[in-house]
This record gives sequence, structure tokens and C-alpha cells, in this order.
Amino acid sequence: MEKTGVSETSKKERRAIRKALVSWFTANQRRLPWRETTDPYHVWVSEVMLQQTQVNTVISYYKRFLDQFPDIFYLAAADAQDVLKCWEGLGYYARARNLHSAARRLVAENQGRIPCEWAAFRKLPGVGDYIASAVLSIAFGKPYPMVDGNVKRVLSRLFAINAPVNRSASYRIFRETARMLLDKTIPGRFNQAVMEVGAIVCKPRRPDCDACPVRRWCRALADDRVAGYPVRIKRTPVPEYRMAIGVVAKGRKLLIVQRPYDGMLGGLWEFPGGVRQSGESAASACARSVGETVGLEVEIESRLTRIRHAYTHFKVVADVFLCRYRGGRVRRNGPIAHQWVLAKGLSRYPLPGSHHKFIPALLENRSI
DNA sequence: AATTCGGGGAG
DNA sequence: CTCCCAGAATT
Repeated sequence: MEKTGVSETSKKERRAIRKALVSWFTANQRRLPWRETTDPYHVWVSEVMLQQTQVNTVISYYKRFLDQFPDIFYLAAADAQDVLKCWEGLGYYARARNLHSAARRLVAENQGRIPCEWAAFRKLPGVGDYIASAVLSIAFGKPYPMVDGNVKRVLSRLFAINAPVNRSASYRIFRETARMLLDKTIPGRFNQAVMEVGAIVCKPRRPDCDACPVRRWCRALADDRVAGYPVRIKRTPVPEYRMAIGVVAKGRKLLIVQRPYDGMLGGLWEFPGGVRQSGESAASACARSVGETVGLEVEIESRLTRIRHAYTHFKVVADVFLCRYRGGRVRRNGPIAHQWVLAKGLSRYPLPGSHHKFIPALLENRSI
């Protein structure tokens, strides 16, 4: 039997690994805003933002969010649209909706206190194993292991774990490995130490093994197989959709519609549009989809621009048209709300990242 | 157990 | 371009 798991590591070795990780962290950690505090609300907000999102992207959002919603009571009292506006551009908008919903529930049912017990906190919307472990270990010192992309990468190399990191069945292996390695006397610091090593040293590409505090124990390095970890199963290539978007002008006002709260880009506002059908020109697709989603007759005036945008599971190439309102009354088919707004008023609404690729061009257009 | 949720940075 | 990020909910 090949020696691959943490269970093959002696208790003495595990103690040494823990000490090496935490010592390295003490000397080398980055100063990050959410490390200046152990306030559970602050930790919670930071960890939600950090899901699938890189540290440098989060910093400014984190500061702005806490500036606007300094504690759980401010957040609970806020309008959903204001929370989304604060989240605009960060992506995965269900995170914001769930955080907001959880804050409201705790204020209504728990005097605004964040539960320090696993079961009570874990069942809140948007709180999975990772967030629960993060808040409970960092803010409350509870011994739960955090298992994120960094941790899985570090552990997969350290113990030569061949389970693919992006397969759901592998999760229990990594969680169990992390649990056995966890330093229960300082769980928050230990968890962050592993993640920081993953972010700074044990990087996805070109890991800096020379600087690694646990290189003495790294099975992948010993086998000269570091580049072979973590094991990952390939994703199928994503499809590309051609779309048409209509900026419908009536006088100086433009029509925007709001997407349903569930589903992709939930609650955000956008210009109406749709997917081009095969053999259909972009302009006629624009007129057709505007008719289908808001029931208006429009005349295509000009093509503003073409944008490309990549989502996780598909790509979009969209032609954006300036349209003149010609007739009809708004009858929504899909959107949950609509609004006629001046171009300069667009900034008050949370819009998808794709729209920010053409709104500057829109604002410079003289006919608006 | 796989898929669906954004967007951006690094190479 | 491709990969992947301090994941959770849904199917």
C-alpha cells in the first residue's frame, strides 16, 4: 500500500507540521482588513465575499460594505437593492441575498447575535461547511477545519492525495485530512495558516517549494510530482451564445428591466435582449427579443458596439443596439420590474458586469 | 454526484 | 486564449 494519506503520518510529524505552518504564518502573513478583527459579523462578511473570489478583488468591496452596513442590524434593516448595489461587480449575487436574508433572520429571531454553535449557524442561508468553519474557528475559537481551494491544493501535495479536488466525492477525504491535521488549540490561526501557505507559497502554478515551511514533509515534492497535484478532472468546453441587446430610448429616457431574484444575476437590472436564433440578423433579433420581453415596438437606430463576456458555463457575444420607441405599452414577460431612466441615472441601479463594458460608450453617444 | 451560480487576475 | 479563485444551493 502506497503511503499517501495523513493517517500514514505519525502524531509527532503532525505536531511538527502544525508548528511549521503556524510559525510561518506568524512571520509571513499578509496584512488584510479582515485580519484586524475577530468580530464574527466582520469575519462572516469577509468569508462570504472571498468565496470563489480573489483577495485583491475583495478588499475594496469589504471596506465599502462594512462602511455602509457596519453591523448586522444595519444590514438587516437595509433594502435588498442597496445590498445588491454594494455587491455590484463582485458576482455570485446569491451570496449577497443569502447574507442579507440570514442577517434579517438573526435580528428577528436571535437578537442579532451570531450563533457560536455549528448546527444553529450552519443552517442559515448561504452558510455551508466552509463559512461555518471559518466564522466558528476564527471568531469563536471552535475546532472546525476550513476546506477551501487553497487547503485542498496544499493537502493534496503534502500527502499526495490523488482524489480529484473538483469531484464532490473527494470532499470528505480532504475534510478528514484537514480535521486530523487541525491544531485545535488555535484553530483560527491554523486554518488561516494553511490557506496563506496555499495563496503565497503552494500556488496553483509555479509553487515556491524552496520557501515552503512544510517541504520536509511534502510527499509530492519528495516524489518530484508537485506539478501533478492537485488532481483535477477536466471540464467540458463552454458554449458561446450570440445575443442582441436593445437600449430602448423614449425621449431622453432608457428602458431597463429587473431580473427575477432567483437564478442568474438575480435582482440585477439590465437592458432587454435575448439570444439570436440561427439565421437571424442581430438587428432583427434585437427587435424581436425586445418585443418578447417587454412588448414594445422599436426601430433599430444604430449599433452601439459589440461586447464579449465570459460566464462560468458559457460565453456571450452581444451586439448592442440603440433603439427608438415606436409604440406599445410595457408588458413584461420575464422581468419582475421595469423603469424608464435617464442615462446618468443608470448608476443608481445594480447592473451586470457585462453592461459596464458598453455603458461608457452609451454615455458618450450624442443621441442619448 | 454533477451542475449552476460572475468576474477578474495570472500566465 | 486557459485556469482558478477563502463555496453553496440546487437538481
